[in-house]
Amino acid sequence: MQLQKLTKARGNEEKRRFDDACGLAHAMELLGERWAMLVLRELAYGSRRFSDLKHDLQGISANVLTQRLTELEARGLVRKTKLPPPAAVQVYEATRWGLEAVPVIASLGKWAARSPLHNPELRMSHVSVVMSLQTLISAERAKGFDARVGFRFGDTSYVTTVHDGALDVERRDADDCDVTFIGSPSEIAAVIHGGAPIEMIKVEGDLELAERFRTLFPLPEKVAVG
Amino acid sequence: MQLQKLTKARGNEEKRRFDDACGLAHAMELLGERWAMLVLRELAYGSRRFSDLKHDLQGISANVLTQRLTELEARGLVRKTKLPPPAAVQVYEATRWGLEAVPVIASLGKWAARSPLHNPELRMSHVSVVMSLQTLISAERAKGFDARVGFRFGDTSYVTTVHDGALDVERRDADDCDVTFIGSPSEIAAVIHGGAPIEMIKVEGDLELAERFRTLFPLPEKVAVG
DNA sequence: CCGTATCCAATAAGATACTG
DNA sequence: CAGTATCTTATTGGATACGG
Repeated sequence: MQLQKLTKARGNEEKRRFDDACGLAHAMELLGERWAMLVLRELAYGSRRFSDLKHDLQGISANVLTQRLTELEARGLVRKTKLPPPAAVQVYEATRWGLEAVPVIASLGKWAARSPLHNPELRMSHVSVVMSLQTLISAERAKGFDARVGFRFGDTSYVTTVHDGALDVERRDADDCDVTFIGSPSEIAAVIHGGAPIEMIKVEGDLELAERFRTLFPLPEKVAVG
Repeated sequence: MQLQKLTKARGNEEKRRFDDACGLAHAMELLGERWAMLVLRELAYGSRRFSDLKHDLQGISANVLTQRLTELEARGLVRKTKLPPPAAVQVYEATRWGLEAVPVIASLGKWAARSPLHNPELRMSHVSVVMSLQTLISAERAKGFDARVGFRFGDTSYVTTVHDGALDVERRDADDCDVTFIGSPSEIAAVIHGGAPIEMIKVEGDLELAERFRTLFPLPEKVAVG
């Protein structure tokens, strides 16, 4: 009771804390605000500029994005840097430690995708599509599969490398791939995860490889209602 | 623009969605509200009643707890049940699927504990102490260690079993243990994680075993500022 | 174009008192 | 004990205007 008074007296400096030494409570102080984990997700494969983030996190407003980035920076998860000239634009990137949270939040996503309430029809950012591949790849099915698979989403491309049952991701031009998927994130997700006909998207390169590639990502089973 | 209007028109039925097919976004819809993950954490080792939760989640208000439990129930993570007679009290328990999120949020806690901003001096619930042991145990250090270690926090006890480098937890009377730690959650955490003198707490049983036990849980390294 | 700052309305959270 | 009801405060999101 006195504590609450104190907190209030301190103004909005140390406002809403959990006052709990549990790591999870601290995680919520670091990443618990609305949008925070999604911002971090967007930085998983390299730095991005403000307008990219604003565009890909459809629905976030500029002021909220500014606030999340500022907080994440103050907490050591994100760094604000300038790209080297001649670009010299300002970008945000995840710190090494911030990046270490990415596999954990990806697992959270994998867990949540099993919810009966989950609607995979909604739009996705390209980062989430690529991350879903990295998260859902079946080591068993991908055993012996060795290939470089590219993705072109408008003007952003990714190169993924399947090797040793895992999938590695880089954001860069996909011009040296065995096969490249071209389409919107939702279309590509529908083809790979939803079993939609592959003709829905454009595929450049080894079409047979593309067909095999898209069997490597079994969707986790939905949970029963009870 | 039309979407926002629509959402508003629908009233408070489908208010603040991320409208993102990404699993992580859905995870935030399931567990993203303040306190939600901590409520789930409290249910990790078995059912609890409203007042237990309210007591252990120090700082939560009754109406917020009610709301979180109602939401978690509607989303399939939590179930409201009645204990069999003669107790016949109402309790909340995590569903099987809800429990599957626990290791993930525990990893999130492990990650967050490395933050320079983390303050381990604050109070902890008994669940968080026991969960920290389960999360931080070093398989390497615990190799060959086989013991049943009890914890008594006031009137709540846990029995942990170290076997094959892992730690199993049950919430029940700790009367059949090789050694039992007795104290407050913070004191026990200080002794096991903080290297505080073991005399700070009470230990019943094999004291030498207790000394070895507390070396099994190396704290993850703090991150550097940059 | 890349943000930041400010203002406003709608929600969510918190404190407290109260009921079955 | 297990919540509701009510009131106050804090946070959110959207719009818009502003600075580099």
